[in-house]
Amino acid sequence: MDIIEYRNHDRILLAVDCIIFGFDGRKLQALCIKRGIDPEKGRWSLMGGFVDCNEDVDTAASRVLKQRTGLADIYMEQLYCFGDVRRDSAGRVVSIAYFSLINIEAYSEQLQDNHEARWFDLEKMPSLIFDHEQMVVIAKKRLREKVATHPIGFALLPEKFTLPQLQNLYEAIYESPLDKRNFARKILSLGILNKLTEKEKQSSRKGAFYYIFDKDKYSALEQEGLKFT
Amino acid sequence: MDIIEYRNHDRILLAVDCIIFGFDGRKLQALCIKRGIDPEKGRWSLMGGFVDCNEDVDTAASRVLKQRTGLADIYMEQLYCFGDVRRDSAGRVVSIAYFSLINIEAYSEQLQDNHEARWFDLEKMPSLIFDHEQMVVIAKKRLREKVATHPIGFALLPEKFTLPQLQNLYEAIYESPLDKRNFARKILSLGILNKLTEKEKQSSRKGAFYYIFDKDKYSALEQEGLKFT
DNA sequence: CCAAAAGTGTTCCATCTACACCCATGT
DNA sequence: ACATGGGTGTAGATGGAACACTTTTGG
Repeated sequence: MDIIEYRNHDRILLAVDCIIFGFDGRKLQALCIKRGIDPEKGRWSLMGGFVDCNEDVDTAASRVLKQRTGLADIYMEQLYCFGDVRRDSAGRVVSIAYFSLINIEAYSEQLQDNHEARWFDLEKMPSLIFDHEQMVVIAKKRLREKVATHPIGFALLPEKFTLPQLQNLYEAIYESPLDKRNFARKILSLGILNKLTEKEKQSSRKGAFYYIFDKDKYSALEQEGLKFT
Repeated sequence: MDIIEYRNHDRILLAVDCIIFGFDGRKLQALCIKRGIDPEKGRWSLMGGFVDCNEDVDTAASRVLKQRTGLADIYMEQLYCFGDVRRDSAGRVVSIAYFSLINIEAYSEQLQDNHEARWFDLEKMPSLIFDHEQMVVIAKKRLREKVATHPIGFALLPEKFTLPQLQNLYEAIYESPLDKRNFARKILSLGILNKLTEKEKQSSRKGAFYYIFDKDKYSALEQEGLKFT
């Protein structure tokens, strides 16, 4: 199948690893899995798997995520290629890392029955295999950069969310507190949130109004490029 | 060598492709090469080559650049992994794209004798093989983002450069004109340029003072993160 | 009535933008 | 002397940061 000029080159195992971020309302979390194969069997790891010869790398990332967690149709973005010779102790494996954002509650059932997967608070992560800790560091950095200019953070929240919840999310991502008046003004001034009449009443006596993200209004603005926080 | 769990997975040809940006004082350029192998032999291409099993992907990128252009020790940064099944018409090849910044004049000798490589104005690029045009688009975007917060643009200029030259560079990268008073104020206020007493006299009667980039002063500031333009 | 979280405006300061004239010099 | 590109300052607008009190309601 391959033509002659390609024949004499090395072929390499290609993997994908997914950093899956979740948000529990207070802290950012990452989903880890107990590794089922040697080497390092039994240690914590990101969701990983190998890329097949006849599938796109992006497709492989989605497939691996689905196989390991049951999750499908979630936000995924390529992060970085990790290609050091010795990154995997058992052989040459180049890994393309992806990161995903999901709403923990909406997917908690799929995850429950499943696959030794567990959420860890980002500040209390276990030791991970290979270079997976480095992947998490880079993913956190990328998430911070991305969320400042794109409305991807909403993927971490339920469809209906309150301003305090949204602010908690940004505070968790930036790891620093925000002024609620400035935050509300800035985020509402973008005009991409729709206020509902319904209130969330669990977390306070007074209750906080729900909002939903208006994808259409955002798309209209998207062209000129915008600032979030 | 590989342990049993890794044996049954596909191995894939892994390539690197480099987008090399240069600046001639007026326009941004990219270095292209006439492809020497089939398929698509004779068409214009980015600098590419295969990753060996026993070399880091980053190392492969440097090696390929060196082999194809004679250039070494230049700014290089991983861009993106292109992994669609059909991106290469002759077989499954996943490519890790890198971009580089060089000062055209400083390397013109190495390039001259060499390798059918040629500079193209970014606005007059030839048709490129495979997905290489997409790589260039993404590289331009990344360059714009990166240059706004990191002093990598200096890699495109001679060691000594004038403010008008620097401004021309930013205008070329952003594809839009800048006000020279505002530009000078902002860039000088960062305190990372050292003014020389010498002037550049080719491009004007009056002459423009040379500056050099002060890497130490920049490193000191780097922590807090800074804005360029 | 009290505790706990939601909601809401204003002032100040820093930064960005727009804008025009004089300077130095080679021909 | 004049043409060419280099160098400089200011005023107005904009956006971000700091800051405190009132509202609601369940217990």
